[in-house]
Amino acid sequence: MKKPAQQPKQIAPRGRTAVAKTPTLADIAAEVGVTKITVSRALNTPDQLSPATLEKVLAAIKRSGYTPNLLAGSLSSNRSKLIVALVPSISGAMFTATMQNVAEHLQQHGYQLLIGQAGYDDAREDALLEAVIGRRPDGIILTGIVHSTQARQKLRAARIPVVETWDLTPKPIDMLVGFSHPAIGKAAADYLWQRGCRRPAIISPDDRRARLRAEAFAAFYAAKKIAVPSVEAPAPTPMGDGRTGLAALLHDHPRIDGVFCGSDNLALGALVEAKARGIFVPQQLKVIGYGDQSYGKDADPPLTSVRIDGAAIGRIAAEMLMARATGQMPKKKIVDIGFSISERASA
Amino acid sequence: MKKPAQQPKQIAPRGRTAVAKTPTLADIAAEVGVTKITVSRALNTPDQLSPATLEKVLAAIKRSGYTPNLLAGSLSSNRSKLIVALVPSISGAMFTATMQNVAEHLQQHGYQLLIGQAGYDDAREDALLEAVIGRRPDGIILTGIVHSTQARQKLRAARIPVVETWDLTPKPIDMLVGFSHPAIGKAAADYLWQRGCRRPAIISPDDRRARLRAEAFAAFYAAKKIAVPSVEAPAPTPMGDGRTGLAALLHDHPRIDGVFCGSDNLALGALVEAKARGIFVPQQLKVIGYGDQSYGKDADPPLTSVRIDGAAIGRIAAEMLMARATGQMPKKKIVDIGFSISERASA
DNA sequence: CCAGAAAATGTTACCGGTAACATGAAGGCT
DNA sequence: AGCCTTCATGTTACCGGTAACATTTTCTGG
Repeated sequence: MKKPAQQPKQIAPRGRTAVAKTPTLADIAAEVGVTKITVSRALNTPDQLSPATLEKVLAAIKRSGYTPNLLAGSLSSNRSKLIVALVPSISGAMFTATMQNVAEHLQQHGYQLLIGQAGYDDAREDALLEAVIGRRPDGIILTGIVHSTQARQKLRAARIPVVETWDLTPKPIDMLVGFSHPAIGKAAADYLWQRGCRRPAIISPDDRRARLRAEAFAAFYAAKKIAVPSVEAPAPTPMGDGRTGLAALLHDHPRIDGVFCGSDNLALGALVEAKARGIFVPQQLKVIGYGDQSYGKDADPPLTSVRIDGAAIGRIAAEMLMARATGQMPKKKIVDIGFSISERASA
Repeated sequence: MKKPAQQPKQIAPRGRTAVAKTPTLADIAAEVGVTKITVSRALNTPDQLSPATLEKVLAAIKRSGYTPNLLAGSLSSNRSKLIVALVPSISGAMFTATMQNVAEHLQQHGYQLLIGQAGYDDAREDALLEAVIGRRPDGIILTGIVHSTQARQKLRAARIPVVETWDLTPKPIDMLVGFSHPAIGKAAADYLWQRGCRRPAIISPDDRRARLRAEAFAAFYAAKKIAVPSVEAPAPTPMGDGRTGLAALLHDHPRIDGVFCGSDNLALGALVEAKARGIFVPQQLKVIGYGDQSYGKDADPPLTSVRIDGAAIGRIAAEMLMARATGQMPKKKIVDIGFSISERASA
């Protein structure tokens, strides 16, 4: 017999516990005839228990379908085994490799990754960040630099290890692994310049980091007294925007001989539009993308693109957090992983 | 009396609280000169407080950079305001629209969405699910049907509202919004049949739902005594796999006149390969994809594809969960949102 | 001016775990 | 046998919030 419900109507068990509850440590403990802490140990440090007790406890747990309440556990131990990553957009194929790598690394250490979608909008980012901090994860991975000073302050006050990624700043909140967007813009400009482009243009997403690249690109040419026309497309840029973007540019500047696209999607769209107009790439128009997505290789002509090692970003970010989790400081708090240009036929 | 010897090591405030802590409700309360509950109310039910008190409390909160510990709050109130969604892969552009919609709907109700990547592997899915249940979210959105009976039992035992999506089953764990994969396979087969395909083939991702579509497709033709050759590609299918897939099929079956592709990526790859070989689409070879991604429209020829209203799935799933959160039962626990075929030039 | 209701704030008791220390039993060694 | 370890388990006190009810203060109207 295990039901001690012989009491003469315990009177509504305190509203709080009105409906049938899910089992707790105490329930399991009572059933087996040990105390809560013993059940806790069965799950967390099983080799501290005698084999006999361990077996009985685990059996009871299995029987009941008990799932430990990690809210309670985390609250008490001040460790959540949870890492939260914030990305501007789930869709962005760019961050996929990063997240994949983070997840795999964390898993090996018994940590879990959950991902939040921040959007490219600052106000929403702040709100999301607040909610994330409130859940007291053991680490936060941010895509891009947090710009709101209030958010930065809260992150610091929370004393949660933070890795900012996919960008560079001399004063990160905590740790950082990224690369320089202006350097990319400059490198792309230099690349086109050396291949003879004298009338380039830009098609860019309207997010902050894409703008940094575009501005550096334009600055390179500005130093040579060449103005660079540009168009922007709203953030999750589909291929279609590349088509219309190039069409718009050609309308005002029919003689452009190169396009720096802020995403591979845009670049692919530009290729399609060029082909539709009978413009030869790369002879008449050079096209360079950003992201070096796998599908760029299958484009016609294959797309030249700026390559970022997103997987490396994920791996390093995860390593930094795991180092922190064991109380160490990572060797370097700021890592610039750089970039390269994958040269193919389109430029 | 307890220990007679009063140890003077009152210093070091109990290991647990060794390092500098982040502020808590109690800290704020003490600073302002009220009790914890008043501070709690300032944040949760501000109109219960007098304007003067409210102002003082909020000022103190702002000053300290305090962020409420939602672990504690959720534990106590038994509400987390958190919904967790599990997707097989972050990259899958398919689920993006769904997640986007879920996030937006939830946000309006003050709920937060976090996304976990389950992978296409059952064991990992179980482990992730356990960790998710442990955090006691107010709802769980699953992509696909959970197949492990143990996982199903734990989900039920946890009494957390669950929505399974992107698939159909007569006995969901709780709620469901999806569509029939076999019906899609059959419809695609019928579509090609009516357009004269008599020697079709299949290129399919190797995940469970894609297989359901492929099998139903083959079954349709089998009923007409036509065997359908097929190749599989590992789960996050890049375009390249569509190229090599079609190449492999053509090698063994040079006369195929149609391909049912399990993803738009695969279909695009097939188009590229066909073009490279000088095979005319759709005259010699009809190609139909699945997903109806936006970039299919810009392919050459534009891609015919099975369209799923992923946004609707997200919206309905979110509505179901929000209904549950307010104690109601949604009108229907099972919703079949169906599908359609976006007819374009490729088939 | 005061009873009674409404508004503002407080008290107490948890939520379900874990840290730290305490205790009892079993084993090793001289 | 006696004492010290080590192993297995228990006790106590929180972690940082919120529910439910209690109390005090302020506001009404007769």
